[in-house]
Amino acid sequence: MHRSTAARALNPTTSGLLTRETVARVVEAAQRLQYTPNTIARGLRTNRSSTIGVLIPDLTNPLFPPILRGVEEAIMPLGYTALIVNTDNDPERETANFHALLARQVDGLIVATARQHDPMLDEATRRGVAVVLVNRGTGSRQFPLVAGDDREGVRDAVAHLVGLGHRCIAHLAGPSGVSTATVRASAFREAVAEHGLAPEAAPVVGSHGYTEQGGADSMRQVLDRHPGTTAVLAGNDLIALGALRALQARELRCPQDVSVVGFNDMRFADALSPALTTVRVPHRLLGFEAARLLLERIGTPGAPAKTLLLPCELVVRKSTAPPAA
Amino acid sequence: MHRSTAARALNPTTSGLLTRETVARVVEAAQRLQYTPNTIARGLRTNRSSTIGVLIPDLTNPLFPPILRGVEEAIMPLGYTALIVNTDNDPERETANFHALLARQVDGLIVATARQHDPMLDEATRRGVAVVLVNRGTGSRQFPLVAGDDREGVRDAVAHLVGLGHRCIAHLAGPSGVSTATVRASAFREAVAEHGLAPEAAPVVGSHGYTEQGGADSMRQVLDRHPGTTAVLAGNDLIALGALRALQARELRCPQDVSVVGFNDMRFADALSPALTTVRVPHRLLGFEAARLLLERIGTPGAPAKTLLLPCELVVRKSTAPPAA
DNA sequence: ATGAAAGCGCTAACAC
DNA sequence: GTGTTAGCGCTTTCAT
Repeated sequence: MHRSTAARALNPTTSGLLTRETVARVVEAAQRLQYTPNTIARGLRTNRSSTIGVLIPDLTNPLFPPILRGVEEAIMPLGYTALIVNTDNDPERETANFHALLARQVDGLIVATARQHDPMLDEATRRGVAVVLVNRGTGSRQFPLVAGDDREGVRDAVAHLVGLGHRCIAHLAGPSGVSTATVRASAFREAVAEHGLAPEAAPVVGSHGYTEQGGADSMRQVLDRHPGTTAVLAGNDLIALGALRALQARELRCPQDVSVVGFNDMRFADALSPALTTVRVPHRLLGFEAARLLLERIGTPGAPAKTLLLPCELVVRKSTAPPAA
Repeated sequence: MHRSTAARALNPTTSGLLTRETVARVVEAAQRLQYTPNTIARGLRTNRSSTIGVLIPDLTNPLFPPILRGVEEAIMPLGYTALIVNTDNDPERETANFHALLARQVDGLIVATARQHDPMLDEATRRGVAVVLVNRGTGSRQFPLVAGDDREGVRDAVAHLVGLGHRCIAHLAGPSGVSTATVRASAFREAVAEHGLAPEAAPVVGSHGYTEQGGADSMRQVLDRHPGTTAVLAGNDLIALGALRALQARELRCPQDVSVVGFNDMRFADALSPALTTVRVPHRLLGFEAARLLLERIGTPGAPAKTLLLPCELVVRKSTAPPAA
């Protein structure tokens, strides 16, 4: 019995070439000896690692774990494993991690950290690594992207607020350089204009990051510079949470004094005080579809870069109400 | 110029053997050609993958992301990468993932999914893979473990409740088979006994999992079977959150009608309604120390299995108050 | 239906 | 100080 025969027996696509009996014998022996094929050695030979890299900006943001779940669900049945790295929104960590992934010969990359101008992605292209973007896009349409339909979500949120009677609504935008921040802000401007609000009655202030701290800072800024504001649309739920805290610190009540709408419907959004009205994005599905697109792209590298926008849904809870009379 | 010379130049430990000039030339060329050494091939040769596997039971539990951060902080400077897998508390996924990690020749395993009787860990031992347990331990002292000092945390929590005047305190324990659940429950029984509470005044009810659902179920059970209960100590914060929701559903107020104490001080514990009194566990440090222990163990496989218990701290917020008169 | 042999990219031991 | 050689564990021709 030769090693190559054994290898054939263990590989489903080649085991057909062998005697039923040989295959059985090999499989039995493999089990008995607890043989596990060395993925590393196989990868060296086949030039495929059966590993994909996933770049996450902040794993403590509850938006991302469900995305990862979706990714795993899609890839595990195909024998792939995900190499997950946390960049902490730090470009240096991002580059270091990116190169660590390349050195490990990942077959492709799912990138949730894309910035609008992103040299890392250019390098990935040059090296011929398949890339799919998730949640955040980039300036160009060069890469497939799976994201929530932010424009639709923002439109629904603004319609809800206007329907409640708000006429002075601020947007607590995300950090600059990130596509979701840009898209949501632009959708906000469009939506308020459609409802006939003047730009002065619908200020947009940027946050330093998609964080509580960022949200608290920009909420304070709105309170100071636009005292007539009765409602805010936050760039995401973490920003909304920061806004809630800033309001509380100023002894302003939500929703009686100021209504707050979040974005994403992250886990715990319904457990905050007050329960957060927010735009639900199908997190798990985002990851799942991104992974499927990636596997597709690994299979046929030439294919055109699809953009997949998944529908969002406004979830009304307790943080929004009509403005005080 | 030979490949091995190039390899030597790129390797910091061997580059000293070469001419300054040769090294410079190689480094320049490597940069120009964007050469990245193939970690896979190196691993095949050296029998080390510079990769460690991390088994997480539930990434959507905010306890775990900070642990991962700690792990990354410890390993990244040494050139290691973490292969993170989510088992979702599903033994089948766990086994599958475990074997995927072994097949990828991980140098060691950080296990946050340990059950008290865990055949997977036996297999790891048999295969000679270094293992360090984090947060959850196992029956034997066979493996190094880094965890919070649960006994101390429980003792502080019970003292706090008794100090407030509670005389009928229930424990919403975690799922059976998991060490943290067992340890916390046993510490609870000890602590209430020390304060002179009769066992009937301090019931322990198990939850199906460390989840909101599990917590809501066991809270309801306490309400039904032990109506005199004025305070509960939850096995973790997710259970506490479930308890909060069950109370709300029954129109019971927290803390006026029932006080609730959580465990872990997960992210958002302070943003719940009411802000949760809980036992803070140093999550990041847990991961960091576990990773350091693992690297140590990879270096010197024979070393005895240390158990590292990190101090916890009770954080008093708004979910606890004296019982109604 | 199976065996033989080559080679993936790298490194360590041994020459020189 | 640098070149030579062999081989890590696997897959894949090619030959039988």
